[in-house]
Amino acid sequence: MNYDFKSVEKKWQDRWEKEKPFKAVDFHPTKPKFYVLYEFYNISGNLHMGHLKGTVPADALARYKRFCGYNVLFPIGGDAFGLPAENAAIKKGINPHDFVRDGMKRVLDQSKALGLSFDYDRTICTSDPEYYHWTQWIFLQLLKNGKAYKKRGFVNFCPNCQTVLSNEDSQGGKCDRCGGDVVQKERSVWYLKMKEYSDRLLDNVDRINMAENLKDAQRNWIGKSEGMQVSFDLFNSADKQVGKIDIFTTCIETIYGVTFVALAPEHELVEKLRDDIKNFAEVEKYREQTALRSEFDRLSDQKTKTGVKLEGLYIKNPLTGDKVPVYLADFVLASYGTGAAMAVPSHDQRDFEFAEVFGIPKIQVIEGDCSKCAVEKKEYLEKNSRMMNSAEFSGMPVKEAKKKIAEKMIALGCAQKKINYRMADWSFTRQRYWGEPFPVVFCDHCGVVPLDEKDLPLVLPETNDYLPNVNGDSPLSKIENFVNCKCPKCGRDARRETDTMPNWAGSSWYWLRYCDPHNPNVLADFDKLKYWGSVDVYTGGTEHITRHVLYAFFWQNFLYEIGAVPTRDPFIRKMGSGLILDDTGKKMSKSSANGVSPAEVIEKYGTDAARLHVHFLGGYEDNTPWTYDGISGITSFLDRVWALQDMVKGDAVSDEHRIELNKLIKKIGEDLEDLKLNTCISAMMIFIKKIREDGFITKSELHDFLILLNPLAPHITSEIFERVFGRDILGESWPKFDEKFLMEDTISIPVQVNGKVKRVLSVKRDISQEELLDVICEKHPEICNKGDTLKKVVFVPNKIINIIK
RNA sequence: GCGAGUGUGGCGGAAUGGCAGACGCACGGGACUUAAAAUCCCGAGGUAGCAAUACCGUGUGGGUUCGACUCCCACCACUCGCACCA
Repeated sequence: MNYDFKSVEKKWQDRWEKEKPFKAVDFHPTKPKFYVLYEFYNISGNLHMGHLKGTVPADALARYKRFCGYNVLFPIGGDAFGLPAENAAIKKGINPHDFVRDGMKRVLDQSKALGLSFDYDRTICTSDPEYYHWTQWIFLQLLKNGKAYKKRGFVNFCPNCQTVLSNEDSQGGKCDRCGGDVVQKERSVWYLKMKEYSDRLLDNVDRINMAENLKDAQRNWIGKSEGMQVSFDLFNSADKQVGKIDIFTTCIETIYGVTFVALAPEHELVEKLRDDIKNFAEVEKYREQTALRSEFDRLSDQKTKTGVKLEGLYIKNPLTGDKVPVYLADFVLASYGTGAAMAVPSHDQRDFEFAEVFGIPKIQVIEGDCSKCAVEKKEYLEKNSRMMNSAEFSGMPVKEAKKKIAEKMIALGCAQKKINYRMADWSFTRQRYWGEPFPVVFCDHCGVVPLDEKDLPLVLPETNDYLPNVNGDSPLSKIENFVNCKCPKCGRDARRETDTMPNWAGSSWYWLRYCDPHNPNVLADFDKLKYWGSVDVYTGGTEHITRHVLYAFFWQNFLYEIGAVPTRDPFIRKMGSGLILDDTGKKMSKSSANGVSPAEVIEKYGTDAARLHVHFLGGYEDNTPWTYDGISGITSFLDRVWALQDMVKGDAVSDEHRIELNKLIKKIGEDLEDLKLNTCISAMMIFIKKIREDGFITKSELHDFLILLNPLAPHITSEIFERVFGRDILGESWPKFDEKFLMEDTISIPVQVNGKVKRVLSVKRDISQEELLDVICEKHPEICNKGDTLKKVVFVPNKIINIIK
């Protein structure tokens, strides 16, 4: 009887839909909880085979843990607000509301067709008012606790998407969403004080169980750097002190070599001191030019440094008293440190290049050859070179001088120890329609006024005029009955904030909502949050993992500190899955139109085959090229599994299979914990091969085998189980293995001579070295004979023997 | 430039100090069939040999070890992340 996957898979999917056996139970009286999370679906397209890389292992783990007696929470939802969905909707000419509603239904149907055992009753969607009610609530708490602020300044702006972007969204000077060049624009935008959380985020990174390379990427992103903050007195041409310039440096040892100070073009002092800057017109022109240049341009011609001298201003080196000129230079970033840097051309390559262009003198203060390029800190610290031209520090090894100079400057009161972070505050504003409205109004009398919590959610008004605005304001600014409102505090006329939140907002707390997804009164019931606790295993792609996980840490830390949630850590273990690549080696994705649809594979080969095939292609973390090649190996494996029904003989576990079965139970359990599905499948194929050689399987063996395979191939195993045992496999428990049946009585042991394998002997387990040598002498005199003098014998019991002659 | 990772048959990949190439695909041979498909069985890293077997073999070169795909050092290639971060 052939296996008809179509009718079998449909039957079980219908039953699961109707009977909901995968519902997670709040406060289960006996079972311990286990929380498996797969990342949000991005509602901008269909699922493709790449999605199976993350969903199927998570599903297998959830099913496995249920058999092990856990009360498993395995939910799903959609990330629907934000640029990806909005741009996709615009491209198709569909209103985002309709686009997202249809998209959500589509991915859920596709999930069910993949046999994914989500608790669909807990499904959430970030653009539903009942969900973003609580995104807005969290923003209000951030605002009330001083963690959100609005500030005017130069920000990343994408002219193509007509919106402000965060640093994270504009890496390398390119817009993360459209790939276009990002420019600097002056705007008033919302920021979240993420920088303040840097050290807490580093602690989170240390605690989470995650691949080291991903952790490194996060530490790198936070970019903790220890150094000194130095205050330089600033003078005008009349030698009158007009202010101070604070700079951050990690190389205080080069202070005697400072020949200029460089400010970021956006530095606030320029505006403040316009009367003292003699070439202000020229300076102003430079600032305009740099703002218009995209960041990509600025990065691409790193070789030719640009800048402008601030004529009429100078600073004094606090140790030497030397007058030092001040420049604006766009290699100095406004967002890092103080937006100003002391420049030492002899010992910093960027300063060197800038000095070459502007004819600025160089003072060498550490030994080495600085004639062609700078001798930088990596080199001089490694060699611990000696100081020069540095007053009393000359001749001192640089490491010692670094300490001594710091002490002296601290004593003089012109410097202090300082820790800096690369990570900036999170720019939390987009000028687009499709996002969470800010629950905030601007009142001429009261200033920024948060909405009352009882007035949440502030619903995003429906409109057909949702395209990005050419003037860079949000489309919401055109909806008058939304913009105009009364101040909640004084009742006078006020205006609403018309920017919306970035798409990262909704995904920065969603795992919490799954614990209590429909609660209208709080973001989630505290006791339920306590019950489900941290996510035990979180799967998904690695594409935006650095940012997403840091945002998640940030929000959960904040919520924990205000007492809204009971745990500081959102996730215990995060496992990043690899990609499925197309035949040109590119990532399979919804945007590049190279996605192979799961429906196509399911139609031809069935869901179970699709699930197995994707994971037989390669390991969980590996990028694997998509191919149909080899899928016949999977389908014939499933056919052989189906055929087991006709091979049942006897009840108890047979002596022939006892060891294989015990080994298999151990192997599958261990591999599932680590999501190593490829080796699971291979082990099961080997087991089936053994069964077929012997020509029978007992009822008890079939029982256990079907449970082992069920997490990966849930449909076929459910069907066979029901046919043979007359009940639902979901009620069974994970089989146990017995340590004493893991080893055969007879083992094969390689015999090496001088480290090379010469023979493989079949001997009884736990054989001693002497006994084994006797066997070798008797059976293989060409290897050694009794009485031979052997230089050395290395014997590892039950593993190997190596005879050194 | 900085950081991390990867490199194994014709292909996807196993093995993390102890028989390299498990498992699967493709390939070759055979059985069944009028025939084909499907199914089943057998073979297979390379070189030499009828064979037993020998030698070579996990990017390259060195090292540690009785023993190295595995650990260490250097180099090459590719991939990813960050990138004027003071």
